[in-house]
Amino acid sequence: MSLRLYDTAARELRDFEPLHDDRVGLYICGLTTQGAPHIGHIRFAVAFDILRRWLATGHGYDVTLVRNVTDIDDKILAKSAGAGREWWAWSYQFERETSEALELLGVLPATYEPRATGHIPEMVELIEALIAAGHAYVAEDGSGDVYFDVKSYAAYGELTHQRLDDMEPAQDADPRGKRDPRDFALWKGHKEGEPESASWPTPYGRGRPGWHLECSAMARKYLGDTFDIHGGGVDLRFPHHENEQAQSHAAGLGFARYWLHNAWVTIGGEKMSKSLGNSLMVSEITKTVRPIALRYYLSAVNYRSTIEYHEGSLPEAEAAVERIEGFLRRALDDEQEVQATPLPGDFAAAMDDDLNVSGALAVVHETVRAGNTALDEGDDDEAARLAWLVVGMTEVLGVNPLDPRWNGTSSRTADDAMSALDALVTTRLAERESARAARDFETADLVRDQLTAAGIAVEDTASGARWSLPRRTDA
RNA sequence: GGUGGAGUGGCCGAGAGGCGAGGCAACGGCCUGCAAAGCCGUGUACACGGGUUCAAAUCCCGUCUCCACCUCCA
Repeated sequence: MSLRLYDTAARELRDFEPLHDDRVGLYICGLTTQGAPHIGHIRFAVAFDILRRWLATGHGYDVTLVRNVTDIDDKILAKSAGAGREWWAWSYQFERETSEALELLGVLPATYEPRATGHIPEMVELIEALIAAGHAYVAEDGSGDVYFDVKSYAAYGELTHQRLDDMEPAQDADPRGKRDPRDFALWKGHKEGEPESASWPTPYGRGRPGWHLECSAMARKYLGDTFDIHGGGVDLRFPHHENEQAQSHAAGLGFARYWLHNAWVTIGGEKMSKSLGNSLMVSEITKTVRPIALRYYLSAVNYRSTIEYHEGSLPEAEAAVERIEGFLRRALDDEQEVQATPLPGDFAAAMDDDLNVSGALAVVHETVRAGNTALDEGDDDEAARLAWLVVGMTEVLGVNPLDPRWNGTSSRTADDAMSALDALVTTRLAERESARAARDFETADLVRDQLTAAGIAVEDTASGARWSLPRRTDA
């Protein structure tokens, strides 16, 4: 069965056929490093991380994932100036915070993360080609700006299926030296008052990149003139991706063969914005919600569907994760060797259907239920077999509870503390067990109550009592 | 004005002509000394109005509502 993906350009599901048999080039528009990431910002990374894992695990492709960092733009300059900081320090701070957030959520590292500011020569090369081809011009007002000439390129608008005549001219655009208000900047001449460090020498004078050019230049450098998949958030379709495609095609490059766009996380029906305050910042949420649960929450819906955030969403995700986790802990011994098993056909079919994660998770939960039933019936071999299926499936989705990455701070101190705690709790549980054997349930319950009060959950199983540190509910 | 997307049970969400995906919550049962966890059961859902059909949440026509993008937003 082949993978089908919804291609925004074609407006339909298309069978995915890579340019090369065994490898896939994937370019994802990352974040502009203007501020700290909230959960809406990181959805794209989780969504495309699942695509990347499925391409690799489900289809055996060697995936090259390039995720750009646009580390210079108007807002970075404005915000850093407002804060009295250097623009590059500002940008780098949020680049680091974003990387930390992605790592926390188990997003696999990109093959490479090129920064816009490191690719000025590649951009100039592209500008030269566009000017030579008659698709770009240096502004006649002496500003040093270079614009893409939308009227010179008949296919302009093809990605988002818009006709130039139907487009509203930008109301806030600064016409300056544009021939047409809809022309967009490839290069911006250095302006009075902007830091000298935010400009680079070019044949047109000192200046800095326009917004879209970096992606065309960097995708080409690392993935080639034509590559497989370009992804990003829906809002980037226009103008960002339309302009990327226009300038790359106009320069004679094949560019992306498939366009994928992820939908928003909304709150109260509205797009989550940067002005929401801190409550939905990744760094805040993960203080009370485990990263695996946050990832599950962001993964559980097809990437093209809007996720409406509401209070209770995250605890719900946590409960679902615990159900999976509880089964795996019961069915598998800690010491067991990892067993690779083929993934269930229903799971693969769902994933191949434009990454239908909801459908794939249904298979996961059905497998968990079957596994729990096997445990109830004492069929440990069957339970273990099903558990390995669950491990394999959740690994593809990046929500495998047994993945060591979720252990968080696996520092030596923390390990030692857990081991010490285990010794103490085990002693108390032995006490409780003797009391129970003597049918002294008052003492037995007292021990359990004390442990519960200390935040330790006790469960009796056929093979004796077990303890765990459940999620915090005081959030 | 142009271009896309969406309306499914208490909630979140798949599906796409005929058997009620799955999760969360609730209720009942089993198990348990009691719990917890788990398992079993309980729902008469598809925005509205027409139509096609033996059969429509699914197809057709019309209507309503919501969201996004239209030049520096994931």
